[in-house]
Amino acid sequence: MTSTLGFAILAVLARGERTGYDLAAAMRRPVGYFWTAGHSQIHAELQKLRAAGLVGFETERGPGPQDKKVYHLTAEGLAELREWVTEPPRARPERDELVLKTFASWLAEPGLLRRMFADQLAMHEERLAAYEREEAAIGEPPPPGDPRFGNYATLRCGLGYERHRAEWCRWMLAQLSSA
Amino acid sequence: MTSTLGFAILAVLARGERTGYDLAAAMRRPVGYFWTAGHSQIHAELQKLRAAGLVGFETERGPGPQDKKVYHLTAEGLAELREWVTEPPRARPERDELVLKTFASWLAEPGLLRRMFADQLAMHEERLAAYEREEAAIGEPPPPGDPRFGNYATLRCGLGYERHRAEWCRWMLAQLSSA
DNA sequence: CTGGGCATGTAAGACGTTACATGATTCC
DNA sequence: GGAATCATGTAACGTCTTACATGCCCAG
Repeated sequence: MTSTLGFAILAVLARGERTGYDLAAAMRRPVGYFWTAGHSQIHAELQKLRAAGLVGFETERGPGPQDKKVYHLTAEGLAELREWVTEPPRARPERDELVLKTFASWLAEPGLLRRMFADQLAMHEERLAAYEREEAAIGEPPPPGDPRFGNYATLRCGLGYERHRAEWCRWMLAQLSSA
Repeated sequence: MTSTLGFAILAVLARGERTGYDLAAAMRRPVGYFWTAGHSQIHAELQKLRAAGLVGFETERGPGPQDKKVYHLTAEGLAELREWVTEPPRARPERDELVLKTFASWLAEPGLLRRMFADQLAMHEERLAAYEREEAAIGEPPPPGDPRFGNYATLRCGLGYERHRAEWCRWMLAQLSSA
């Protein structure tokens, strides 16, 4: 019954113990590139994971009214995570607002449309440059089995995605200009 | 206050009047490639759109206990849709289960991982072949301003996406085999 | 006479976002 | 003195999925 968010949390915890706050930070970057959650969702999910025996925590006196809780994976948590990793992903419905706008683009003023796609192209090129810097910083591809392989492989996916998106935006701009 | 689903409905209605049932069918194919909704969501949204004056309907005696309602865009609906089309899309958080699994893939058994990616690759290649057949069936790219341009441009995006995904799966399989 | 397509709707629950609420410490 | 960071949680609301509920007509 563990949700995908639950597995996202387990996946971060598999790399080392964290507080809920740390997990929320990880969900922004780097996990946020493919899964996100706010801190309120994370604290609630941690309670469910603990009820299911997949994580545990030690309390420390922390800042603020409540105790600080440092969470860690349990043996059951690790086993569930391992099993989940190689199960085929459940297909989520696609939801892409830009493509939906494109579907309706025959109604739009060409000038405004061109500007929207030019802005999108600039955004993707910026991200692409940032990802390429990250890739260069890693250097040697880590071997599978190394936790850093996960980071590298997901970065590779992002790189390919941004290139595909940028290319499509350029194609759209060409279509819009030729007419 | 109109939701993205609302605009998806308006975008379909801009091509001609439809019943809620027809809209649900369109949300499966072709709109389902980039936005989806079940019929229950669609009927609820149509009531909101009508309250906002963006759509209207004529009733006909239909099968079943309720009357059949044929919806159409109002002038206000068309104006709102036109405005929305060229506004920058609100960034939705990425949620990609396969990439999340990849992030945790350093924990997995290599054989099972390879099978998962081989299955994914096969799926993307199948979709790619289907999209290529659709592309061939269209032939000449329609000009922007033609409703069919929307279909063609979104198909183009899907084609690029499937190619990128398939290539990434092949790269993953190569990484997993070399080790 | 049964199953599928046409056609509409309600309700319960899961999931996600945003805002509210508290409070110590550190840096400017 | 004020803002940012660390740290936890609740509440309200909106979106989405799934199940429930009805009932005609047509094809096999």
